[in-house]
Amino acid sequence: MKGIEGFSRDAPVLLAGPTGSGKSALAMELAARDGRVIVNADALQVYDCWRVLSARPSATEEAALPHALYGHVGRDQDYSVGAWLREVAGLLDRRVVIVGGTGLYFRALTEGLAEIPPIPADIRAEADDLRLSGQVAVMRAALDAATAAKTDVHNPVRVQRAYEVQRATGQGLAAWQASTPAALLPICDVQTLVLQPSVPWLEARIAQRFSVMLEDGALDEVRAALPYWQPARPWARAIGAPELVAHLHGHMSLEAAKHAAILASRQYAKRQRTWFRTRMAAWSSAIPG
RNA sequence: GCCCAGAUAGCUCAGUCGGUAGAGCAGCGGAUUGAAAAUCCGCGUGUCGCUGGUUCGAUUCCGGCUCUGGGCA
Repeated sequence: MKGIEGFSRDAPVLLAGPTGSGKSALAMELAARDGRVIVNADALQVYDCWRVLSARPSATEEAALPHALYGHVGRDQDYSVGAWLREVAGLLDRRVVIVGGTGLYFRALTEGLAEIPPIPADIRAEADDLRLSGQVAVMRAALDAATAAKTDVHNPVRVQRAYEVQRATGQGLAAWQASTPAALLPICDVQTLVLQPSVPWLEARIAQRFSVMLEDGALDEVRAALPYWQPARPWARAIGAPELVAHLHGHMSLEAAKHAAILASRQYAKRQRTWFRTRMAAWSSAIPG
């Protein structure tokens, strides 16, 4: 594929693309060529329970080339952009190709992330209660003016985050963000590539890929997770998981679950497209297919 | 063949006591500094099945036709 030939061997490569765009294959090509470690930048591929469903590299692929941050997080472990960024920081003494589809992760890497302490479990639980009982307004009222001004007050989870930071640290989220440290990998120091396939090409790949996932045992993977199923946990948000769980519970035919999962993937790809188009305008791009 | 019920946005449907119509989903655009494969915001012209009639005016009322369900033979 065009786009990587001109890359120097030493500078880090950041490779983004929507789900199903073929970025993993390209990353392997680059890793083999330059002796790079393939570093995951995908929020769902970190979970150990989803190899098939999150389209993680196969065990064979992981054995053939060095991979990092894939499937290393347990179901019950807390994980976040911050945790990811700290892990990436420890890998930059080597040549890397950082590949994934999570725009927020790349943003944190190239623009920096505020250093906010973790939220204690009791505060998180209290905030969860407020949100789930429809008392978002209570949390909103607790924010300082600067934070309130830059928070999307219609978005319950954004309000909850700002509230948790205020409660846990006694300082507003806006103030924390204003003192964001320098980025780990500013865009001027790295080589970037974002894959921007045509919509019809990508949608055909997404549909085909889910069929392949089913052939590769996606249903068994979900069945194995059934005893631990908690729909609100981050790992349970893997596209296809809720749909296949509904099928295993007898609420949905396999065909219907498949259609629902493919639809959810298409909608996710659209959100990624919006992020890449507007937030990665400075990246170089390539059209696969 | 007869009777009944439907036919309205890509889909499922609501509605107009006659003044050319609106929800959900899909789709499109956008936001997104620690749950981000998450979460949130914005965007609705469509021969109201076809065709006659009544009317100043019909998607709405009346007749016929077509199609789709269901029932009776």
